[in-house]
Amino acid sequence: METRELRYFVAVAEELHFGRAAERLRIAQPPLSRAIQQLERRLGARLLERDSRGVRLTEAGRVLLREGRAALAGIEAAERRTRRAAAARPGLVLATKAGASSELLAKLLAAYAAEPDAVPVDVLLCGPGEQERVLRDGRADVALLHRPFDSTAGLDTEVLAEERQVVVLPAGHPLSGRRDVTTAEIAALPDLPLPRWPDLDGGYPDGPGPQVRDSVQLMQLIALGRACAIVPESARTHLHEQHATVTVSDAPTVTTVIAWPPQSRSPALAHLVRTALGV
Amino acid sequence: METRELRYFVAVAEELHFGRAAERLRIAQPPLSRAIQQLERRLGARLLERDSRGVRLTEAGRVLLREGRAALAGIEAAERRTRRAAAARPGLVLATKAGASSELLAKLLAAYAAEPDAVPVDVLLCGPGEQERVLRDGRADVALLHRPFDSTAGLDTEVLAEERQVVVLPAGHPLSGRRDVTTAEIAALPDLPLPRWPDLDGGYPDGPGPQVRDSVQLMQLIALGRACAIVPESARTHLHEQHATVTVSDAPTVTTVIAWPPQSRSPALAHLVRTALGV
DNA sequence: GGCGGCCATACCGTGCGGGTATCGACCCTG
DNA sequence: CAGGGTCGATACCCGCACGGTATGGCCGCC
Repeated sequence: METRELRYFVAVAEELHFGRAAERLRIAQPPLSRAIQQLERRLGARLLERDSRGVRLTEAGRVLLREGRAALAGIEAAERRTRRAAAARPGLVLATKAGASSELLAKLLAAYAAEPDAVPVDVLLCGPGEQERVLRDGRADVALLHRPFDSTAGLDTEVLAEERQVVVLPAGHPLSGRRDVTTAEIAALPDLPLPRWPDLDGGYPDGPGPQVRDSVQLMQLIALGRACAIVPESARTHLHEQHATVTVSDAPTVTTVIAWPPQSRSPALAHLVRTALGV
Repeated sequence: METRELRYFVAVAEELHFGRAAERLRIAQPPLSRAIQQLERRLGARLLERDSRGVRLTEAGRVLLREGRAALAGIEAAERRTRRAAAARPGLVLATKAGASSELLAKLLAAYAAEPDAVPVDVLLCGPGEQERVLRDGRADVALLHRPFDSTAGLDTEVLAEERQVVVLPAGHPLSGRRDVTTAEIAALPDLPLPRWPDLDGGYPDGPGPQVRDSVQLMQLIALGRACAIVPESARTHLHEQHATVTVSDAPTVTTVIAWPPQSRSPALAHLVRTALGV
């Protein structure tokens, strides 16, 4: 199977429309139809059900869409990593969620930079859930992830830190004097709803709570008494005097891990991971 | 990057010889030279150092060899899984090491087969270290692995069982009456050396100890008083009265896990894993 | 110095990927 | 029910890129 065929199939499977897929691929529709037919013939499997009502995926098509996307990401990763290995300054790219674990990250970067024969490390700031993708497609070599929020499926990891979560409240809120609170108590504050974050596609889920796009917005809303938020306790460094924090007793602990794609253990990467474990 | 180019590069990188690689690919040598040059141009990276002394990999070439192999395996996996999903009887393929965890496996298969809407499960017996590969390239959907012997890097896993290891001795051996022994004591038995297993490429490592190819051979050698072996305690079911076993106190415990490629969680696979956790 | 091994270059044919035009099936809609 | 619109498939043509053969250039070796 050639990557061209796979790209074509993925485009059609995503659009469920030959014309639009062809446009996206910048080719005409007939060659696309032929390519898909040829792919189906070669695989000996029907991938798409076409009739007058449109195009639908068969079971085999769903499998190929899932597996094919992963395979294409693997190809792109190979390409990008090769380019980077050949670059004049072949450093490491570390992906991290914007704003999270900033203290740990700073310590890690400082410790690693102080090591003998450390390579330059670029930091790539990602939106939520984006890290796994940039790691898989070769834009990054290593990432800081936060379980249980980020999935570490298919990655090699080492645990760097564990921490409790705290609720961020407006300063002076009645609960702010407490030693700890429960998620049920937080949910029972109708005037301080938890915010809604955008999906991967940019839309917002339904429900109450203000829509926020970044943590600056969120912190402002909290200071204004319009929302509250549950965050790892290390995020306290971003707060100021208009905020109060209280430990949430029954929220899951957050584990910060350093993660990298399996079997891509270059010497520099191994060195960085070793340093991270010593911090 | 097209898979054709990648296959060509991997062939040259493995052979380190354009002529032999071309032969392996069943094309003439000049088109192969051209294809590699074109790939290097497109990547903007020198992959191979050619001079009169032969062909060597550059750093970028090493990266592309490693990543490219994985990417090609991903493509093949997508292809195989699609074919299987389209097959008349789309079942699951479970890979396991020949002879290991047979009891657990039997229970798992029975329990799953008894479930409502279970799909057929084929068992694929693998040599040591082979399971990870068949899982990656799509010949199997799920595998039973044994840590710390098998690597689970880049796979999703759930733990099914943990067990101690025992040493298998000829019946009547002086140590056979003991409650437990240490690895040091076993190593100090010069007339009962540990056997040598073949590498992935079929050769044997140097050293003392008889060469064995399967566990039947090994068990016979032990019964004859020519070897001993350290195995998980569940392997006791394969033994007969000519063998004795003693717990090895300082051998690592063996963890049997069920493993599958990440993000390939079909409903049937999820069902099988759920069943396995209940056994 | 001639020879052989090995990769690169030159040059040629052809098959395949892509383009345009058109068909055929189906669904609206007036 | 006729006519137009939508969408995928088919027919046909063209150009190029891939693969083949022949040969060159470089180097090491006998």
